[in-house]
Amino acid sequence: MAVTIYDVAKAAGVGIGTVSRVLNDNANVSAQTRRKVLDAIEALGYKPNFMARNLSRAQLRTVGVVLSYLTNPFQVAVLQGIEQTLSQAEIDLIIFNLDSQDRRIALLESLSEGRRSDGLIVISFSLPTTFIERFRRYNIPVVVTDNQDAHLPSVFVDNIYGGYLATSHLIRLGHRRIAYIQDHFKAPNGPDGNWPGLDRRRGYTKALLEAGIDVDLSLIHEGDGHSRRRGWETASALLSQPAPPTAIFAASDMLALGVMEYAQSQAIRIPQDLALVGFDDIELASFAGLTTVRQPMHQMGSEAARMVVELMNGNSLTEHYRELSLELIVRNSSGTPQAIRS
Amino acid sequence: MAVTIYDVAKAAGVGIGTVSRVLNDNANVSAQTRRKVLDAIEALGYKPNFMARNLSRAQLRTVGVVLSYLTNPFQVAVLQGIEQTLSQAEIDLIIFNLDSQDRRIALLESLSEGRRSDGLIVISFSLPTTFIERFRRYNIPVVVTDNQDAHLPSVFVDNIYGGYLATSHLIRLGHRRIAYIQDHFKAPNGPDGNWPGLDRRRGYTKALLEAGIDVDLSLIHEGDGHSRRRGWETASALLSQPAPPTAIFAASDMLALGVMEYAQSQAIRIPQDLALVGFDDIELASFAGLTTVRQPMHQMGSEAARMVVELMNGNSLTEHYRELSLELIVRNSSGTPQAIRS
DNA sequence: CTGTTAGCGCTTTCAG
DNA sequence: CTGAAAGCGCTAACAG
Repeated sequence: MAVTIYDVAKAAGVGIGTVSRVLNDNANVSAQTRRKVLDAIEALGYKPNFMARNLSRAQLRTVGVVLSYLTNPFQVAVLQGIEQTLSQAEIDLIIFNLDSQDRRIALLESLSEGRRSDGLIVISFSLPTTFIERFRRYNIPVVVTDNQDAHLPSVFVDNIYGGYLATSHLIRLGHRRIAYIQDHFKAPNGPDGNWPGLDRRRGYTKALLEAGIDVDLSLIHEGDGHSRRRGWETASALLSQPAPPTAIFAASDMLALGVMEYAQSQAIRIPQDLALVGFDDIELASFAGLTTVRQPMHQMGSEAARMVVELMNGNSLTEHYRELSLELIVRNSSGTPQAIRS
Repeated sequence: MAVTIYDVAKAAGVGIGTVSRVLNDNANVSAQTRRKVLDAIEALGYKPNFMARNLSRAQLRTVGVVLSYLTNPFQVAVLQGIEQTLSQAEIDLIIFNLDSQDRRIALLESLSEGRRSDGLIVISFSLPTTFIERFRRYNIPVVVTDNQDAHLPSVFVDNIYGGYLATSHLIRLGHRRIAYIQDHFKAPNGPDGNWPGLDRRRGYTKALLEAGIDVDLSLIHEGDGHSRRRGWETASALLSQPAPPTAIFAASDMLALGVMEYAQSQAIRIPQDLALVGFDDIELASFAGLTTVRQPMHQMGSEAARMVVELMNGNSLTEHYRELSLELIVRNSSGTPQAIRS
């Protein structure tokens, strides 16, 4: 068996309480005793046992990240931000992937029971109220990103403004027939669908109306499926309509990339024949020379992480909601190398 | 306080041992008793406590994934594969990111102590022998992916063959001045550099020699840095040489994408003016219409996961090394929509 | 300042 | 088949 705190205590000629104290930098230990203990630890090669420590402390120093698609660049970027600030705080990150719809409830179920992590960060997802309640009861903090939840601390952007930004850019360019396309419409963002997407659409509508352009429902496509493929399909449908759009605002870069592929396959030039604006600014947007609305994905993650950590430490939040800002990135379709971010 | 096994035992009128047995599907419980216990559990809303269970069992049902870049699509793809098979086995996945070189040792240090996970999967990385030794002593299995380690179970591909595949494709196309470029040369793949990269270069050399083409060292560029940017820079350097290559084999798709960007900025057409082959087949390769050598990234992850789980269960491996196969994917530079994988 | 004593909640012998 | 009891290794009062 491994060496335990008892072995150390015996070797150092002290009680286990004292050993525990030096382990946890408790002030009340004389320098001399501390030395002895430290020496014994060193000599025996003692390593504290995480599990025993966890049980005693009733916490794990672990936060779970619940995400719906590990394949989604946006979510991975947010994850990066989370990882970074969590590792600084010496907190472990455990991933809960919700790929299949049916596993969702089961996972949430098992997360709310048994305390598998001390805190939770949910990406692009909206928690059923029963679970919010349950997490609260078990006293495990949850913060939401990419979605402003009425009951949970959230980190988000102003998606209405984002949609407005993208659309008015297109309008400024002279377009009047502008399509709006969106994916992941119903799933996995909870029963009410993709809220950020709905907001982007609101911003889109707002921009159109302000410019005196009527909203043409035949130019709005919302549906589910693999983003890139959907982008391709939607572009195909849209552009073979009797009155096709001259510009498309895609609610995600992946969707926009799919549109670009379709355009390319049809020798439709972007932006000459078809203007296009995406959303997110994933790394490949700059490769593709895609004009897009940049979300501070990394920052969304780190802010969320900061918030759960605060909450886990028993502190209350200075701000329940954290809104981050959006930025329109205009590119010409030949991605300039200067656009590469390191 | 939360409801414990004692409460259940009392409510069901049995001993805690019996409750534990039904919790763990131990056979030796009468159907009747089981029912009573189950009912009590239901009635009280009892949820077993993970930490206590862990302490008793002396294991966490958790595997850690050590990776060097959460920003690297290849590594994320492997991670997806891992996540998938792990979640099927109901094992939690915790991420250890090694972004900064200096944190590497510290992390390994803390991983080998204290048992923060029951098993480890290392992606694109080679463990210092001292740590291999340590993990062995603590009896925590480690499996390596994207690298064949002399001392650890590994999942990998034949990178020499991969390099050969890519290069001979280019030769078949009539090219004789073929460059080889590679990134992440020294870091983070251990003190000996990027082994997969070295092997790809060997395959490259082999193909050239077989075709009777001399190896021109001025056409081989290896270095470190952000892949896309490096691809751009290297292409720039290579193509402004007195005797530029007519084809480039890039050891990763990201690098190749950087090359494409440079080419585009200079109005160099691919493949007409410059042939290009990448490596990995990340999702965006099909978008870019990039010919590449496909690695079964997802499978690499799932195989590795399967292996650690085996090991964690105390079983020995039927095969210490698992070699997966490579495939050349030829594309024309206008990525056809059919190439989109779902 | 420091040793001792209770647990943390569960699994696992060990007797019946 | 089942109850009782003994820890798992550590933290956290509690007396000195």
